[in-house]
Amino acid sequence: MTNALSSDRVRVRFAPSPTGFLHIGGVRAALFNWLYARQHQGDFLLRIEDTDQERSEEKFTQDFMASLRWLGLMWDEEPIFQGKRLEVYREKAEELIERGFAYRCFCSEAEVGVMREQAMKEGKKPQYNRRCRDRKEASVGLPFVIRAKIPLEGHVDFTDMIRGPIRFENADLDDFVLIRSNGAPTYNLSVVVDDVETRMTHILRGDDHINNTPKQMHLYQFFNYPVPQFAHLPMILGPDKKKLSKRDGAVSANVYRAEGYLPEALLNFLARLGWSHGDQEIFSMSEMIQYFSFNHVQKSSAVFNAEKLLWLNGAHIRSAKSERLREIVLEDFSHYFSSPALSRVQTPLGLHLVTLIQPKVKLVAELAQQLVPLCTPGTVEVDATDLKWYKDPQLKATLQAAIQNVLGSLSKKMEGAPHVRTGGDLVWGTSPSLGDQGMSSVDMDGFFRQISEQHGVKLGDLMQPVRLLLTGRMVSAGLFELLSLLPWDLVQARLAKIQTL
RNA sequence: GGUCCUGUCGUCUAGCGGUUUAGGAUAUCUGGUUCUCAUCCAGAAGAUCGCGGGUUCGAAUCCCGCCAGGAUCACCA
Repeated sequence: MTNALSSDRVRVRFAPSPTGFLHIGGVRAALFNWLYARQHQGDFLLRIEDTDQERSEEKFTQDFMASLRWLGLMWDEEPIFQGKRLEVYREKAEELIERGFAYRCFCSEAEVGVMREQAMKEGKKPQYNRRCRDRKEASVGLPFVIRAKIPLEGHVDFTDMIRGPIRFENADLDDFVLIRSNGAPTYNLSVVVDDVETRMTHILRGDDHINNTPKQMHLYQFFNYPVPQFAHLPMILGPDKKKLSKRDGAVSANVYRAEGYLPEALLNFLARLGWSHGDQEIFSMSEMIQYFSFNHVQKSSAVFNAEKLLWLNGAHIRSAKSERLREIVLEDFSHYFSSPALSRVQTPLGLHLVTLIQPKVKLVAELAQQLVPLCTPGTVEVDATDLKWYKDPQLKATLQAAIQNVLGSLSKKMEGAPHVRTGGDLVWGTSPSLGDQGMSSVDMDGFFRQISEQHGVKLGDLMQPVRLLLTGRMVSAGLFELLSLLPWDLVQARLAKIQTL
């Protein structure tokens, strides 16, 4: 079977069924389709397979679109909703009857069930016995389904772009239902009708559809449409090597967004899950488009490795533009901040803080968490129980003296600096900082080394309480940078709390 | 049960008959750098290439058989 479409412009689609949120497996199917389309300057379509009115929900369709948009996997034409095309499928099925490729079957569901059991008893595969296949008389008024008239002999062959040649015997195929007794189409019919109408050239989907392929190939031929190329992607497994499920934690794309994963990191990870380009691990979107090839897609299913995704996300965060990270914080993590803190994030100083935190985190959520105390007005809650000197009164006294010393020395540096205040609060970004007074982070480094030497304590022992006082946390961006950059009023107020510890 | 698919370190993978004492990544463990964390650097451990035959001077790579796992067999998609 040659493919007359191979010289045409590439057209592919992602066709989820809105019965749940967009999950990881769906994202990968969408990604591979999208990559293939972009690589060949083709078209990527979105089709919502909502023919099952019982289980389909509008909110899931909305979720698909929002997730795809977030991931940057945009579709090139208006989405197609199968639910709105029910009449088309019925007409196509009628056409197939007229042309001898389908027939009405008046057997009830119960009867067919009996046939299956019968076949099973005889050791055959459960199958409809084709009782109505050659029926001449029409049974007016009785409910019926429309079945495909699959050839009794012969076989269908196709070459999967990932798996190579595959053959199915027609004798193993059932005369499957095209139109249900309620007039609704089944999956195999609606898929093919739409793929024909939208002139798909390649079908890239999960390998759970391999067994549907021969059925659909017959339908393409019934409709006189050249059979597209197929590529069946391996499944993604959970850590238990079973199909990824809710039990494995985050399976839907929007959960990853909420946790602070970057779309390009998630996509990079999903692309590498089953596909490779030599030893390269980190890919930009344009590299993925450029290098993607079905020759290097794995045939076997892959276990979802959350640790590697986290590592990859850290790598992508490190190389991301800080402006963009800040926008993500503002858009997805604004609920972490009070409203004055939020407005501080939006200042140039806020952006500068992002650049300091950025290289140290693996999730945007962490970035936001570290940003909160730095942008929040006033002092922060301090819990000293984790500090080394918490149970060492002597060390504590030494460090308190050292920090007092720090405070005194730094105050002197700030003498003469202008004080800009509005309503009692400092003006973020214009209130003077030690940096403004010429004390760079390098100077700060030297200063603290001198202090620690002077008081006979290790630099680390001195800095950790400073960190806690300034940020309320045991982990933060570099202190020398922060101390030089943050408004002196804020630094002073927070370090002064040393006496209360 | 029938049909179809798959099988390389824990995990993701490279490998397409010889440069392989099977390479990289992640995770783990050592050590170093560092104000914390993250990064970075050096190193360790980890795979009888599912098993058994065969072809060949030579096989993870080709052929056959077996085993194991999965998908699917609906008026669900």
